[in-house]
Amino acid sequence: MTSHIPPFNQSPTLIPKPEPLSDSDPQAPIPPSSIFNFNTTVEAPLEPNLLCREFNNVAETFRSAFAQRLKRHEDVTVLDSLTGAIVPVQEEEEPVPISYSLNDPSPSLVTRKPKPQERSSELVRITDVGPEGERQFREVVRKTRMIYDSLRIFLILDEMHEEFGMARRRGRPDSKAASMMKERFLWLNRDKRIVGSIPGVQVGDIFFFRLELCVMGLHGQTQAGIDYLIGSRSSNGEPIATSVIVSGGYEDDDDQGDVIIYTGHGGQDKLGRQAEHQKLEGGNLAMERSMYYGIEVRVIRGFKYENSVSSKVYVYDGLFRIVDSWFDVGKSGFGVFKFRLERIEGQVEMGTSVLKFAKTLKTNPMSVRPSGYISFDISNRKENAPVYLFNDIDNDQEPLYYEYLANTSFPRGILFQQSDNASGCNCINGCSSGCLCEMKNGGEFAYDYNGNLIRLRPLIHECGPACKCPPTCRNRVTQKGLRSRLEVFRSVETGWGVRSLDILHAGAFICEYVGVALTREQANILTMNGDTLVYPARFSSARWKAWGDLSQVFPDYEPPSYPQIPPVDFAMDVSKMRNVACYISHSTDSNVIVQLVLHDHNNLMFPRVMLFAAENIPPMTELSLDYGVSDEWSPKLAICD
DNA sequence: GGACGCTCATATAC
DNA sequence: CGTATATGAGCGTC
Repeated sequence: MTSHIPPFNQSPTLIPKPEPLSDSDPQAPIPPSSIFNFNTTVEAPLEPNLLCREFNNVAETFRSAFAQRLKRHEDVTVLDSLTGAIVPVQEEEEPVPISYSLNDPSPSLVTRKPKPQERSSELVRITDVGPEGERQFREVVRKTRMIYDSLRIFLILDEMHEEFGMARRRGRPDSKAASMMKERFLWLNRDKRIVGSIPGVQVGDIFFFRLELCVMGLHGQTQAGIDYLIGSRSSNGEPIATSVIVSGGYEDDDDQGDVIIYTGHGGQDKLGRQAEHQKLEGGNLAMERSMYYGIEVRVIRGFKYENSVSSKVYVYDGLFRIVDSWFDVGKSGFGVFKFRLERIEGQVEMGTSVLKFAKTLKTNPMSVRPSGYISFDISNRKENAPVYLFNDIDNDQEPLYYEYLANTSFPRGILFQQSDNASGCNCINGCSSGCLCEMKNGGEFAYDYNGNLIRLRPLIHECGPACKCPPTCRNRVTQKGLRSRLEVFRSVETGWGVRSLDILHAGAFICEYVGVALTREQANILTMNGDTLVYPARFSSARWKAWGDLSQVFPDYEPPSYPQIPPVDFAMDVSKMRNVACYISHSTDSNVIVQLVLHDHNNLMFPRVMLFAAENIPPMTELSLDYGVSDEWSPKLAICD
């Protein structure tokens, strides 16, 4: 039993309907007259035609209304005579960010609390950023996510530290991190309301908290499912929806992937049960108006995922169009608004589809990929988790021909040269602040309580055989081996590659880079025979040096200083024995980083080479490592010169 | 501008 | 383990 939404209380003839958007090209070329040039925070040395951050207005409606705004306010003027671009004049006073101190992250001591940065009402669509622009926006997004996560983890550790003795309620580090960043003006896209995709955020990107979506500008509501620009601040007085979260909060939702029947909000009681009729107001009205104007919405899906960080992840699934809306009787018997969302074509596969696919691959791989498997575990049970070998493009089976080595083997005799095995901790209940092993790590453990790397450092000393702490000690991570399901696969672009079937949270341990370690002298001899050697010293993690740097949040932040270690001067022979890491592709834009770790011996000259996720990596995304070789030189291994 | 209410969060207790 | 409850942040509304 359905009935149509009553006509909107305004004459449609006064509202010019925008050109219908093409399905194949959701971001049609911008007419020059509609190019707006805004000041943004991104300093981008782009090519001239890409230089201006070009935002085109959403529709004819808003374009004309913008002119009215010009008259109403005097903070906008046409400045650029060449392009006719409209450039907003800077705010009269630059707001002063709140000051935090590392020792007291609470803002209570701050005398003057600046007013929070208001949400803009400027509705724009950002188009034609170009590959170089996209790369730079991506970098900004990546950096911001890094700060958010580092700050969140810092707050957790800080709280743990304080909690000794007193049973204080745990706060919400996810929300605390977000508000601190907001006060420091570190939220992205606050100076505009973006319709369509957010520059630097890609379909398939995974987030762990609702507030993280707020920080990115993907979705500004902390709980509400529909985000929209309110009518009173919109240029034509009508609300416009910009994004929705599909998270299973309404029983009348029907999520079929590319088509979603989305329920409007309202009418629920405190327990989330539908107890009243919904009304055509707020987000519901905005959805209806977005449908009328053909304006696309971003869709973010909540996805149940057993995870050490949270029990749920949020996946950006791309742009959808609202094609229908009606008033319906829900399962509860109360009236609800429903919106039919259809995914705009021409976008990459949805992140949630990939998540579901990867999940099936872990439990029932043949059901979704009946052919192509060469092995269901090339490690032959030497790893904790099976390592798949998959090739559906040619007959190459190369990885089968190497003996699988789960850990690097070091030359006999070198391991105990500096042996003073007495140096272990006595933490029978697991290491905690102030213990010997924390001291060995420069007074700060390298991992958080989920076993994620907090920041890069020259060397990590994990607890070892001489320590009395249990295997669950937070200072034992890489020694416990694989934590995620990996797959070696064949691709046209990169040859052999590696991907994970699990989500890899930034800082998650992936695997050791394994080979037969050789001293410099041994390596020199072998090289003459033309063997393939990997030099750990060449691996580059330069791009991730700033990881964990909170100086933008705490002005007095100083990166911790760690004792220097002698340069790594050994090679690894992977010509006969190797592990999964050997198949990771090279990229200067890598998503995997190298961290040296000691755990089973203490010879500083021969640390183990451990690989960690440098950022949140969705399942099925190819892993890459910067081998420190030039780009045109494509082979994966750094061969000795 | 400020108080209030609403919301497809989140953590914890039972 | 699901469910109930407590504590919320941000934003829209009035």
